[in-house]
Amino acid sequence: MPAKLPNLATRKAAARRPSGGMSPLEVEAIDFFISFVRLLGMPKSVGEIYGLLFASPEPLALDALMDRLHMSKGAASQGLKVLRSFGAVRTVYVPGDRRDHYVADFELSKFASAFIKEEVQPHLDSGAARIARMEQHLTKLPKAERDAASARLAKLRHWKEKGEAMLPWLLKFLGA
Amino acid sequence: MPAKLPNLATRKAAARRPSGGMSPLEVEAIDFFISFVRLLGMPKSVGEIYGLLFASPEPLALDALMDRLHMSKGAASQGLKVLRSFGAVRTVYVPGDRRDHYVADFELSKFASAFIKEEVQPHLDSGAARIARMEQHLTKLPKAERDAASARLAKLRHWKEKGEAMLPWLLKFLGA
DNA sequence: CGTTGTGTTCAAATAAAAATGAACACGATG
DNA sequence: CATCGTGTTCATTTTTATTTGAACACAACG
Repeated sequence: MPAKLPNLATRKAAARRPSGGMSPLEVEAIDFFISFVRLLGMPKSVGEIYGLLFASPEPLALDALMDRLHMSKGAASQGLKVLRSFGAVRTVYVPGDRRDHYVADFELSKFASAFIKEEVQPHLDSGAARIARMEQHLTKLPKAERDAASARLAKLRHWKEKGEAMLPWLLKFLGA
Repeated sequence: MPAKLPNLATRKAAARRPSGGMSPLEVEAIDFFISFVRLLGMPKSVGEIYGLLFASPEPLALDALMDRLHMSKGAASQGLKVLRSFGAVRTVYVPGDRRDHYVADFELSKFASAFIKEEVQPHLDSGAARIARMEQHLTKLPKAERDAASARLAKLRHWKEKGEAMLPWLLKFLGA
C-alpha cells in the first residue's frame, strides 16, 4: 500500500471539501457546540470535535479530526477522552482499519449530566461541609454578632437545600 | 480630622482581626462564594467580594474590600460593578462618610438569573439562528446526505426547544 | 477656583487555561 | 524481535482571562 493513502470514504469526502475545509453545515454545527461547551466551562476543542462528529455522516478517526480541525494530536486525543468519559462519543469498528473511529452519541443530555455530576454536585457537597464548619465557628461568637451571622447561615442552608432538591428533577427532565 | 483615620466601626472590627486577617467564618463564606461564582464562569474576585459582604455585619466601603481582600482598587471597582449590575449588592448611606458602602443582597437567585439571562439565553438565541441557517444549507445537499443531516438537525431543534421550555420554569423555581 | 477624597477606566502585567509537539507505550505486522 | 502504526502523556509554548496601577473624571470642600 502506498504510504498514507487515505481510505475511500475519506478520499470521496475530501473531494467535496477542497483544502480540508468545512461544509457550511459543519461550520454551523461546530460553532453551535463550541459555544455550548464553553457554557459548561469545557475547552473549545471539545466542542469542535463533538460538532464535527455530530455533523459527519461517517465515523471519523483521530487523524481526520486533526486534519479537518487543524488541531494537534494531543488536543484531539484529550478532547476525545473527555467526550468518551461521559459517553458523548463512542468508537465504532471499521473493518480493515486499525484506527479507532468515533461517532457522536446524540443524547445531548449526557453533557448536562456530566456537568452536574462533575461540577455542580461537588460544589454542593463542599458547600454542605463549609456550612457545617461555619455553624461550629458560630458558637464562638459574641451573642450580638452570632444572631446576625446565624440568620445569614440559615439563608445559605436554604439555598443549598433548594439546589439539592432541584438537581434530581433537572436530571430527570434532561434525561427523559 | 487626622489623615486616613478609619471610622469607629472599622477600628473596632480591626481589633478582632489583627493584620487585616479574616475570621474563620469569613474565610468559609468567601471560599463558598468563590467556588460558586467560578461555577458560573465569573472571576474569582467577584466571589471574594460577595463572600466578604455576605459575612460582614456592617456595610463595607471600597477601601475596606481592598484592604481585607488584598485586591487592587480596579479589581474591587469592577467586581462591585458586576455585582451591582444584577442586584447582588447594593449601596447604603452611611452618615458622615462620603464613600459608597455596600451590603450583600441575600437573594442568591439573582446570580442564577443573571447567569441565565446573560449566558444561557444568548446561547439559545444564537442557536436558534444557527439551526435556521443549517436548514437552509440542507436543501443544497444531495438527497442521501440530506436525510441523515436532517435527522440530526431534528435532534438539535428538539434540544433547543427543551432548553427553552425549561428556562422559565427554572427561573420561577429559583426566584420564588 | 484649587485641592482633596472617591471611584472608574483602560493599557500593561500577570496568572490561568488550553494547545502543541516530542517522547513514550504498546500492540500489530512482517 | 525490529519496525511501524496508532494513541496517550506531559513539559513547554501559546492564548485567553484576570488583575494591577496609573491616569482620569467628578463632586465635595475650603
